Amino acid sequence: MAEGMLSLSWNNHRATFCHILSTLREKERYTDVTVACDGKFYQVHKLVLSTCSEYFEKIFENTPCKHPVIVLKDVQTDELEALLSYMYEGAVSVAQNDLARLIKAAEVLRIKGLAVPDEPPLSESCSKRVTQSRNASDDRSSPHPKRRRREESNTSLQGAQTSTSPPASPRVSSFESEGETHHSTSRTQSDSRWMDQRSSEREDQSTDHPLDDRLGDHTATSRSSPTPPQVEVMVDETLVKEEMVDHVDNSQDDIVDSGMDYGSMGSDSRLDGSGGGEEDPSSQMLPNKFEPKINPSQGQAQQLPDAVVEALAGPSGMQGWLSGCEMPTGFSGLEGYSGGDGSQDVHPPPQGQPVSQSQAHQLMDRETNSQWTDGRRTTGEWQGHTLCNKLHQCSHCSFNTADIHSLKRHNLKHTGEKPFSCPFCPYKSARKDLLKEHIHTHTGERPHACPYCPYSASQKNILRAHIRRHTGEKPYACPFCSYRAIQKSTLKSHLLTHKTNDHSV
DNA sequence: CAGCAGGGGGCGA
DNA sequence: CGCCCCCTGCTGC
Repeated sequence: MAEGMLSLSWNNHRATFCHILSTLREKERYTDVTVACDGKFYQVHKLVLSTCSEYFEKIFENTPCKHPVIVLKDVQTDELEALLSYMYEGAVSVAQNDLARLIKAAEVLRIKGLAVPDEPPLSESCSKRVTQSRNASDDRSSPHPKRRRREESNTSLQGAQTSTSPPASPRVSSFESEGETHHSTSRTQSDSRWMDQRSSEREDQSTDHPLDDRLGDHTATSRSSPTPPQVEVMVDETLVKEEMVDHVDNSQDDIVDSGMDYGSMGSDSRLDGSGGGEEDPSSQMLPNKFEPKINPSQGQAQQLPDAVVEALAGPSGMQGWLSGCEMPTGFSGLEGYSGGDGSQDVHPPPQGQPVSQSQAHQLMDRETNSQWTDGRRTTGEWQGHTLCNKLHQCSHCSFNTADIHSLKRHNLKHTGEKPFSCPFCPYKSARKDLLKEHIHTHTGERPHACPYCPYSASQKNILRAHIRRHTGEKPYACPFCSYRAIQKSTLKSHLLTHKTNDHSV
C-alpha cells in the first residue's frame, strides 16, 4: 500500500450486509425475481440467488427478463424457505428428520455450502452425493461452508457464521470471491456432470427443434424437456397446473403492492408476425417473417397460467413486483411446426394459393370446427348470438338480459368491484377469466397456436385475425370501394381516407 | 396487424 | 358459479 494511504475497514460490514439483505428480503425491497413453489411465491433477489447457486446464476444468465419467474417443482415450500433463509442469513434451523430432504433440495438447486461444500464432507448418512468426489480443489468453486450437524433435534445449517462465531459469513465470502467463484473452471465433478447434462439436453433439443436455436436455449429448456431435471424453470404449463393448482394458499396476502408501473409491460413482448401489406395471402404465410422478430430474450416461457389465478385471485391477491419485465413468449404454437428451412409445410392452407372469399370462409369454418369449438358450440353458432327473452333489467343502466348471471356480472361494472388482483402488477379485474387472460401478458403464455405458422396468440381473437392473413379472408368490405380489410379497425381507418377525399373534393 | 382489455351470452358442474 | 365462447374498442408498431 502506498504511503499515506489509510485502510478503512468496516468492522461489522459482513454482519451488517447480511442483516440488510435479510431485511430487504423481508420487506421485498428491490426484489427482482419471483420463485414459485407449490403455489407460493417468493420475492427474492437475483444477486443473492446467483451468488449462492450456480444453478440460479445460469438461469439468470440465460434469462434477460428483468423480473423472471422461476417455477420450482420437486421442491417443497418448507425446503425452499429453509434454503432461502440459508442463503440470506447464512444459517437456518432444520429438523433433523428434514435434513436429508433439505440437502437433496439444496443439491438440486446447487446451493453453495450445502451442495457444494468446501471441506471434506461429513460422513452423514444423509449426505448422499455430497460425499462423493469432494476434495480440496472444491475450495475455489465453493468458498462456503459447512454443513454441521447438531446433536439437538434441530439441526442448524449455517455458513461459517453464527451470532457467536467469528464473522465469516458464507454469503459475504461469496461476495468477496464472486467473480472467481462464478467463473471458475474448477467445478466439482458433479457440477460438471450436471452442467454437461444440461448442455446436452439443450443440444438435443435444439437438434430436434431447430427453431429453438432461434428462440434461445432457454426456450428449449422450458419446452417440455424429455428428461427434465428435478427443478424446472418455466416448466410446461400443464406441469405447472398439476404442481400448483392443488396447493393454493393465501401466502401472498402480505406481499405489498409496490406500485409498479402498470402498463409498462407487454409492449416489449410483441411477437409481431406482420409482414406488412402483402396482398397475396400466399405470400403472407412465410414463417420466415416471424423468425427475425422472435427475440431470443423472450424465448423463455414463463408460464404461470391458471394456477396463478387460482392461487392469487381475490381481494388479497398477491401484489407482486414485476416492473418492466420483458414479456416472454410462450410460443406454444410450435407443436405443429417442423421448423428446418422455415418452409410452410405444416398445415398449409389448401393449394397454398390465394383463396377467394367463399373459400376463405370455408377455411374459417373448418378452422372453427377443428380448433375453436369445444362441443358446446357448433360451427356457425358462435357467429351470431341468439336473441333471448330479456327479463332482468339493470337498475343502473338500460342493460337487460335473460341471464341473471350476466346481470350480476354486469352489476360489477357499476359497483366498481374488482376482487381479482394480478399478482404481477396493480391490475385488478372484476372477472376471474379476464384476470387470467391478463396474466398471460406477464407469463408470456400463448395458448392459441396458429395451424399455419409458428405464431401463437395470447387471445383466441388475435389468432383468429391472424389466421385471416393465411386464409386471405377479409371480411370487412369498404362500402365505397373494393377495399377489404382483415380487421374492423383497419376498415375504420380506411374509411377515413374516403372522408378525407370527400372533403378535399 | 397484433396486443390488450372490457364486455355479454351461454353451457355444464 | 366457473369457464369458455365471441365481439368490440382502443392502442401501438
